[in-house]
Amino acid sequence: MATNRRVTPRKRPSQGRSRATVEAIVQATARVLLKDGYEACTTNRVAEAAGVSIGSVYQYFPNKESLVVAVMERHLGQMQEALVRRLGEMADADLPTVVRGMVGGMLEMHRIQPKLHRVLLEQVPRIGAMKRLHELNDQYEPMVAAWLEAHQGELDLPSPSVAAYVMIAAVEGVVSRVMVEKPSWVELGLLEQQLTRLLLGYLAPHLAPPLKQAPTPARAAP
Amino acid sequence: MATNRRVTPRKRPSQGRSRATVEAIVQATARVLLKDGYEACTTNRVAEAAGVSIGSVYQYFPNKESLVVAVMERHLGQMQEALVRRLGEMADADLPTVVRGMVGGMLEMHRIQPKLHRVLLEQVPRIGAMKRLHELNDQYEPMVAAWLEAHQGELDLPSPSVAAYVMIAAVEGVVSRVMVEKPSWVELGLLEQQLTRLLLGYLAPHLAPPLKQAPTPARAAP
DNA sequence: CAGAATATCGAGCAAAAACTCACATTTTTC
DNA sequence: GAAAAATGTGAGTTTTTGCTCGATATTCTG
Repeated sequence: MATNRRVTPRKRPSQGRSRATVEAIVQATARVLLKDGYEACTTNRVAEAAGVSIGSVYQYFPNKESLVVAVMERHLGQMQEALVRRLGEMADADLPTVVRGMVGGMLEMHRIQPKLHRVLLEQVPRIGAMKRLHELNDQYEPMVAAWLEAHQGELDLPSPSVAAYVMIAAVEGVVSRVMVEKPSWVELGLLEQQLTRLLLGYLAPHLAPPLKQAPTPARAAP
Repeated sequence: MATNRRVTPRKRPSQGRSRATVEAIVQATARVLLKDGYEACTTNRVAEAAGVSIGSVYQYFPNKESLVVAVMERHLGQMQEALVRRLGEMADADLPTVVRGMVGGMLEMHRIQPKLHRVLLEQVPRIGAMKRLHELNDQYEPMVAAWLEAHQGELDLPSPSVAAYVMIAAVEGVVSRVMVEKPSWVELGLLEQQLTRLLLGYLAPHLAPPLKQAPTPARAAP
C-alpha cells in the first residue's frame, strides 16, 4: 500500500549557502531526469550531480519523490506564467487574433524545456507529483471557456467548456509531440500556422484561411 | 549505461498447462500495471497476482521488462487491428465519410483498455518497450498521408505528411485524454462529432458542418 | 508404467537504492 | 572570540527487488 508520504520540503534553507545547495539539488534533479530518465534518477546520483553529499539532500527533501515535485513545481510555474500572460494580453481582440495568440502562447510555453516536460509528463508516476500538472490545466481551460462563452453569439458552439477542452487537448497533443519529434516545424512557423487553421476551422470555418491559396473557389456547388 | 537486454520470451510453452501459466502471467501484469502503476509492478507482485511462483515467471520471461513488452505487444496489436480494418474499409469514400471513419476508428481502438493504454504510454520508460508503440504510429500515419495525397486536388494542403501528422496527433491528444477523464463524452457521440468537425474544418472548411445549426448564415459579408 | 521431458515451487542470494546518523565545518549571534 | 545554530559529510544500515537454483510435481511417450 502506497502510504501518502509528504512531498513538501523538510526544512527551509535560511542562509545563503544552503539556499544555493537547494538550488543546486533541484537543478541537478532536472538535469539527471533529462539525461537519464526517471528510473535512473536515484537520490545518490542527484547528490553526485549536484556536487553535494546525500546527507545534504535529505536535509531538505524528505524523499526522492519530493525532489521530482520540486522540479515539476518550478517547471510548470514557468509554463503557466508564459501562457497566462499571453492569454491576458488579448482579452478583447477579435477571433482570429485570439486564436493565433492562444496557439502562440501554447507554443511559447512549450519552448521551455520541452524534453524535461516530456519526462515529467510521461515517466513520473501518477501520484502526488501529478496534482500540480492538473492544476495547471484547470487554470487556463476555464479562461478559454470563458472567452468562448463571451463570444458565443458569433461562434455557434454546443458548449464552451467542451470546445475549450477539445481545443486545448488537441493543441497540447500536437505541440508536445512536435516539440520533441519535429522541432524544426516550430522554428519555421509551420506549426503555428497549422494549429491556428485547425482551431479556426473548428470554431468558425468561414473565417479559416486556406492552407496555401484557394484552389477550388467553387463553394456551394454539390 | 543501460545494456540492451533481451525482451523476448525465454521459452515457448508447449503443454496446455504452461500456456495457461503464461497467459495468467501476462494478464496479471496488465492487472497490476492498471491497479498500481508501473513502479509498483514488481515481478514478485505479478507472480502473486497470477497465482504462480516467481520461478515460473522467470521460466518464460527473462526479466521484468519483457513482461511489460508482452502486455504492450498484445494491447497495441488489438488497437492496430481495430484501426487498420476501419481505415481499409473506406479507401474510396468521399472526404466527410473518410474523416468520420478515421475518427470513429481511432475512438474505437481507444475503447480497448483506455487506462492500461495510458499507463503503457505514460509510465513505461522509453526503452525497448516503446519501439512497438512507434511502430503502430508509423504504420497508419502513412496510410492517412497517402489518402490525403491522392485527394490533394480537392483539399489544398501544404504537405500531406504534415497534415497527417497534425491530424493524428490532435485526435490522439484529445481521445487519449477524454477516454480517461470524460468517458461519457464518447458514449454520447459528442466526441465523434467534435473531432469530425475539427478535422473537416482543418482540411476543408467549406465542408465542415456547423457545430449545432447554422446561426449566422451570412458567409461572405465582411 | 517407467523414465524422460516439461513445468512449478519458493527460500534465499546479490545488487541497488533509499535513507540515517554521528561527527566535522561554517556562519551567526552576542 | 566563544558559544550556539545552521549546514555539510559520507560511511554504513535498511529495505526493496530482480533474479537463481535445487528440490518437487505433473505430463508425455514408447
